[in-house]
Amino acid sequence: MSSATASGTASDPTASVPSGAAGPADPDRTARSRIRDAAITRFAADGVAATSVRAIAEEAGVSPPLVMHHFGSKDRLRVACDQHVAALVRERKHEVVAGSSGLDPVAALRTYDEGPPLLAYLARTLIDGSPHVAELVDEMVDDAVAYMAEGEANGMLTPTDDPRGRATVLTLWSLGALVLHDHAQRLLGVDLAGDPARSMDYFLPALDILGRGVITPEAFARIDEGFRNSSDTTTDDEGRA
Amino acid sequence: MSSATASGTASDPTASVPSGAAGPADPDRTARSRIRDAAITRFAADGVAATSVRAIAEEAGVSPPLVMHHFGSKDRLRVACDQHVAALVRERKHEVVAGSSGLDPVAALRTYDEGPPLLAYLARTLIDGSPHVAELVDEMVDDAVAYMAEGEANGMLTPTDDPRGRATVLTLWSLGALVLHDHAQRLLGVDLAGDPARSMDYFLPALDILGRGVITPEAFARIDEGFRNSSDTTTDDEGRA
DNA sequence: CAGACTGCTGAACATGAGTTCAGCCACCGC
DNA sequence: GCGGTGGCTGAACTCATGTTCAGCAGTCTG
Repeated sequence: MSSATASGTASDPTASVPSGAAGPADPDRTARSRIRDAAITRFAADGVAATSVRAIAEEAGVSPPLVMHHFGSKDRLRVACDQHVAALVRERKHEVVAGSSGLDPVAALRTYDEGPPLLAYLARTLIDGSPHVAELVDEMVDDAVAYMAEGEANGMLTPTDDPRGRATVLTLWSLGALVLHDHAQRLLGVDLAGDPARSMDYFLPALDILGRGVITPEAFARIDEGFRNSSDTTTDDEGRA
Repeated sequence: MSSATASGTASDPTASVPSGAAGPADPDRTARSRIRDAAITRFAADGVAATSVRAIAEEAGVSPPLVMHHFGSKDRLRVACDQHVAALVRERKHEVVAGSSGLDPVAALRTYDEGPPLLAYLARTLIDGSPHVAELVDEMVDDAVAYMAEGEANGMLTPTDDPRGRATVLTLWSLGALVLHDHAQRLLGVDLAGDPARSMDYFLPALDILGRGVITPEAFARIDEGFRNSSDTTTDDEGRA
């Protein structure tokens, strides 16, 4: 148990067996991995608090006590899910390296089709404070900073006074849209946690915003000046983006 | 009970009594409103599923059965909270009219200091699918479309092919950042669900992105062309923002 | 074949959940 | 004073949850 802390691929033989497109109840996979993936699926769909151990056991096709046998408690199972998802995300990240641009920190994960719903799990657990997921977000910001610095050097991205601030806000926006994928589905008909090919109605406006800007240069200069002035005093009624 | 269905301001005398900065346990307010505000506070802090009726009753300084007496069930209490928050949000929205720009659909709510934590409640319930909150999001998008059309006419905002798409994505980003306010706190030290004056490290990069753009015109033209070509075929490896 | 060990289960336990019920208490019209 | 009424509570009920325990089938070791 303590040997599969970070990777989940090399040391733990039950971790990520890519045996084709194996469903959660595939009897060929070990019960432990089926339970873990079932938990990820249910946590992603209903949230951690609203998911019972019995529901996870049923989804995995095992008995509830087996869940305890393998993971000790629901809370430790949740930690195992966090760690497994974090490991898979890092794995994906390293595979894609820096193929596409770094403006969408979730891009690398969208290529993940088989296996547990990574993006939906992230979207859920981003908001009920797991330290492992928070760590993952920090890494995504770091990656975005690095990618964008590269893009800036390549002349693809505009320079900025505050590269880390810009990368952080863009990461928050991208993850935030992912978290709100239900609303994105309703409003735009896209599936941000699923097939990226069916998310063009999100990506095209996003590209438009990031590429052509939203505020005209004249208005921006005016607002920016007001902002910087109000940030010196204690006035807070001035400019608000 | 049936008289306070939608508004909570005009018909229900216990709804929004602005009696100074009244805490949740202020004995001067009616038990019903104290219970409702206590529920909003606890739902905002811990989520709906993880909050017990007993915890709400304790926060409101009443007994658990009184919660049932006034609201019938936990689920109906949650609906009442949704409706009350939606009513307060609409109230705030109409007060501020269109004073500041429409780029931040949450701006009008940030001025709300006293009373239950509206923004934190929204941040929580945005992700566990309440129809009332979804309706509210739809209205925010509509408002953003209207505000931005006005800004476009005034020459403050750049024109775009897809005004609704742009407004929708910006709304999703703004709300998404709000939902991730814990991460924004950790990464930027800002409090997006609280005092806007202490959120400059978020607003300034956001303004920079929206004002000056992120992608250089040349790179944007290249990516945009690749995007539009790939949207015709079934290729999905081409462009990804 | 005996024994032990692993993977796993059915039944049960304890706790906390949402909810119900009978009844208290202050107030109000008569 | 007095019956009634509405706001409110203590205690209890029912149910689902996380968890435990004794024991099953199969397999490996000797």
